Amino acid sequence: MSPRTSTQLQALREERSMQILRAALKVFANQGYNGSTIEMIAREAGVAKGLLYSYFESKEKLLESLITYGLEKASAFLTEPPDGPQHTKEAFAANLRKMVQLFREEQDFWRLYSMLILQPKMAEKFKADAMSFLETYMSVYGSYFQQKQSKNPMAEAMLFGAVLDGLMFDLILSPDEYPLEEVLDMIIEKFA
Amino acid sequence: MSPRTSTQLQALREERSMQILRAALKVFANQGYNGSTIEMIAREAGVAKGLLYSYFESKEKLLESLITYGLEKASAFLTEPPDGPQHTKEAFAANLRKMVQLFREEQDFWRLYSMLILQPKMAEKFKADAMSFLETYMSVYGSYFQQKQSKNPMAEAMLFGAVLDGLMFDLILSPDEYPLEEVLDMIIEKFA
Amino acid sequence: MSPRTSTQLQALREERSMQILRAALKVFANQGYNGSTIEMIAREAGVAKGLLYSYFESKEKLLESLITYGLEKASAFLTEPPDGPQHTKEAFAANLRKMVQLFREEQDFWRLYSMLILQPKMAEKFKADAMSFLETYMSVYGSYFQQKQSKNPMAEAMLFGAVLDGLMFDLILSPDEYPLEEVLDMIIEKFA
Amino acid sequence: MSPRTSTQLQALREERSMQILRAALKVFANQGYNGSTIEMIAREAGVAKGLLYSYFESKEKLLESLITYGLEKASAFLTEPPDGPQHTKEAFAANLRKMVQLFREEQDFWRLYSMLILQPKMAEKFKADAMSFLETYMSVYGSYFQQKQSKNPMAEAMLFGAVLDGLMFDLILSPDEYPLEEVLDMIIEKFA
DNA sequence: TATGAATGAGATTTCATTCAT
DNA sequence: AATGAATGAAATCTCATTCAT
Repeated sequence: MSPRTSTQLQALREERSMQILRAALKVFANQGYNGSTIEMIAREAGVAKGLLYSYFESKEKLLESLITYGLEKASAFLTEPPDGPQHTKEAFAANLRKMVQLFREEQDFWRLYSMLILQPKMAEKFKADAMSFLETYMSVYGSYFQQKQSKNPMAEAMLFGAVLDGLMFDLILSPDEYPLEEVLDMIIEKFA
Repeated sequence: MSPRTSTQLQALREERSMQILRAALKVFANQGYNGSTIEMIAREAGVAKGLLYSYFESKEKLLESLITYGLEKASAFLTEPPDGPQHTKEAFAANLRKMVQLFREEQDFWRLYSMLILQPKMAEKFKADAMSFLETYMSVYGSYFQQKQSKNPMAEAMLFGAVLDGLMFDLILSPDEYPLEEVLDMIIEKFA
Repeated sequence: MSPRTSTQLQALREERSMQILRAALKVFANQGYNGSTIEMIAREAGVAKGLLYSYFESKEKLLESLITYGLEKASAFLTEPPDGPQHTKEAFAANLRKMVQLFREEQDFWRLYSMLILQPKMAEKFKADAMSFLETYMSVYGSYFQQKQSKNPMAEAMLFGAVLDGLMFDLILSPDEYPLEEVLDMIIEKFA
Repeated sequence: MSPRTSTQLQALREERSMQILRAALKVFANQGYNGSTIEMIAREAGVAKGLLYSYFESKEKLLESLITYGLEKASAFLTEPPDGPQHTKEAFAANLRKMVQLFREEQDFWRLYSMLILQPKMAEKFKADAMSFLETYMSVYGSYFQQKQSKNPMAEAMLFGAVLDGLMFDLILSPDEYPLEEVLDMIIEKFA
């Protein structure tokens, strides 16, 4: 057999790396960072313990990569240019559903992320990434409430943020029974 | 000297027990359950490691006691009979502020509780207590939305729940800068 | 009330001391020395942990007292002057039964003693006491086999010692079902 | 370099496992189960503490493995088919010497085993293994005494068992000075 | 690159002993 | 004398990380 080209090797590394990240996300989200062991992650990824260390320096760095990667992906998702006119009720509704979809596709990530930022010690590590994501989020959503004749656009924007966070939280706790559609309609009715 | 009476002893144990629970709450809330050590808790409580085991069977049981105690306290708080007429805008506002006060007084507890229920493995342990608290919460808030001429009382109640959860979440993340009063007014405007 | 006389106090101490020794024997015999805790012994004796230390310097000293006391009692039992003529078959049988009775009355003690001398580290502690007891035992039994026309009195004495030890061992293991009488008859038939 | 093959791995684990069992036997036999520490065993085996837990779940399970393994080995030894005719005086003598050899080769094991079955709590754990060994032992020795014109074959068998147990006990206590040959001759004279 | 045995620091837990009451 | 809360050294056990193969 001919030796693999460096491009093939690169692709292989990339794939293995993702495999490990996926496994780590699943395990961290279910057991918490400190409750997870390298052993669990390796088993979930279907590789040997030692191999993790050829892809990630340490358990801590693995977590950091995971969060950075997840937030970047989410930012990219958020900043995909929307099609059609903005600032209409329809655009608001479409954006809202997009947010929910973003969350549903990456539930484990958001669960893990929520757990982490609730711990001051952990939160610190991700302050930079979190701030950067928050800015994206704000630039996407902030302007909307400035267009409406709200008595207090700033407060309404904060409240809407709380609605999204609370919705996410409640969806994590009961993903199956939650009456999502009806609640979304109610949000649109109250905020759009 | 003569030994302490059993009354003295009981009071001593009660006091120590609370002292340890307070310390554990602080440490668990800041480091997470798995990131906390018995050593940290003992140091925070100002007692020797070994003493914790004379009051609580294990680290795990200590956590369980903490959560059970906290939820019971919160339930008691919620069910204190309100004064004045109910189902008015004013009563709604008063209740809302009471909820926020409850949360602010026990921020560490709610932070810890939130972290825990995000982890399936942990959540299971507290299912019974959590359900019992949820029922109290629902019986207090559920009826309100049945009185209003809401198109969908059920969805509105769920949404209001998400608002409370999201507000709590955001208050944990930035307790000092949060424009709480303005957001509360906005909530009252939209939901009362 | 008049203060207790020093004689009364003395008697009280004596009684308490015995109470603790009895408890310690029971616990040590059932859990082994290292598997027993001061707490267990105190509970069994019906007194507080701290009190043990006003009667015995340490757990180790308590064990030593126990063994010394037990061996002394056994020596005293052995050297009680037998009534009637010695060196007859009947005397042999009587002595044998007396040995068995001695053992049965203090089963826990012999169980503990056996456990201890099987461990070199423990055995050392009791070497002096054990030797002293062995001498008593030998002086009582040694002469018997010198009277009989045994090919090898010394070996027969050793073998008889093994019989007694093995009998004790087997009686510990199945105290209820053991066909003691039949085995004793067999011993008498073979050795008397 | 390439990783070890699973055959190599298995051999390695087998070897290490035996190494740890040997070390554990030595330490347990000398200090007693509760008087032994994992540290002592690891040091004796020449490996790190943590490694023991990769081979045995817990200290307790290590003990259980040790006993099970030892009794199985002894059973195998006992049931090796004897050569030559049975039920003769010579066969009896040969068997007796075989028993003694079995014991001498595994003195530490029998010392440990004796210590353990004297403690009810420990004995329970090994009841199954102990019974199974006892049956083997009985099937090997039981038949002998049914052949002889003994007044009471059952009692004689029990007594012979006690002789073996007592001999073992006494050999543990003074392995070097014991006049084994003379005592064995005496046993053969009395029982064969 | 890939494996999993091996390490040892550090976590949880136990318990003999002390001591204030 | 008697109590049992409190201590802390030492035990058991865990797990991130290293390393020989």
